[in-house]
Amino acid sequence: MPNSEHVKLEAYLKERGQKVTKARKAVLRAFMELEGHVTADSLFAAAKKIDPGIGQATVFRTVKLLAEAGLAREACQDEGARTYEHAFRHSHHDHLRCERCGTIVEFYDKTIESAQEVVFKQYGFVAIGHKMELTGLCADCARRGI
Amino acid sequence: MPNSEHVKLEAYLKERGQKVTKARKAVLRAFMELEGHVTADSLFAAAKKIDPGIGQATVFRTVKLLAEAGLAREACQDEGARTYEHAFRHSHHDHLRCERCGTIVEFYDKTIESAQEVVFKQYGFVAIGHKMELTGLCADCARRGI
DNA sequence: GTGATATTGATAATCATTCTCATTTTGGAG
DNA sequence: CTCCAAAATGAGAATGATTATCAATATCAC
Ligand SMILES: [Zn+2]
Ligand SMILES: [Zn+2]
Ligand SMILES: [Zn+2]
Ligand SMILES: [Zn+2]
Repeated sequence: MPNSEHVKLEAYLKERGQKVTKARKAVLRAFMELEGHVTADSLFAAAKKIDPGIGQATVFRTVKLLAEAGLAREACQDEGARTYEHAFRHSHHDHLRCERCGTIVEFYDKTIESAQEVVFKQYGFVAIGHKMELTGLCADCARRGI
Repeated sequence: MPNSEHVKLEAYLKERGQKVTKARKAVLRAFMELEGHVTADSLFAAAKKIDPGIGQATVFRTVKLLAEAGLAREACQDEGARTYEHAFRHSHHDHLRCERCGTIVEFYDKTIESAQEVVFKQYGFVAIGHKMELTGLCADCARRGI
């Protein structure tokens, strides 16, 4: 039962003369089953449940491949391990992070997005993308005091 | 000739019962002499010219201290080594980075800054700060083609 | 099926940063 | 100024995420 993510990955691979392998299919399946912001490590754990023999290096390689194929996207991140999130049918957004409890809220702000376009133009840049993370204290943590 | 940066650092240290040391003074001096976005490594090199015996760990510790004291600030960074920039008398701004040549342009956009405040309020967050980096191709790189 | 080629998984290597700890500095009290 | 507890230092080891290496294996166009 090939779903559209697998179709998209296979199309991407074929187009570049790359191979559709057991490991890649397992990583994609694991990735699609996870939600939110996923580290290579949690993806490794999930992928091992599907294909116990899979190697860590392969997971690192494959999640990067998923990003190139437009199925995953790096989530803005300050410290520690890199995180990825679904990019297919999960449109662009930015993040609001609570410094106390780590809660992450996704948001999309039209005003900011269009102001960014203006900045690109102002400096003669051709836009590729952006990363923005707002940090603060969520309502709960603020109420509980610092 | 104590300048205001040294005064500020010493005040910060005294207030917290910490000591004003040769190494800390050397790192601050080196930092003030450098411009733009500084890595711990380049700061280490610069500090060694002032105090040849200084250790790398001390530079890492001290630049972090400078950030706490409000003299340095982390510059938004995707890969590789963390970078710091002057925070004292160098007001807040965000960055525009060319993916081809690495050029970094600093900018400040009032519209974005105030829209961020609105987002914080919308989600009930108490604002602490933000990191934003726009990536694209600078005029030169865009002209030369990809 | 065959073979050229891409991929894999185990392992070692990298590299920025942090930790450890014995030794040295600092700064306030006397 | 001297003494000393506390803080800081520097050398080197440790960490932890990510990459590189490479012999063995899997894939796929023919
Ligand atoms: Zn919170
Ligand atoms: Zn997200
Ligand atoms: Zn450029
Ligand atoms: Zn800057």
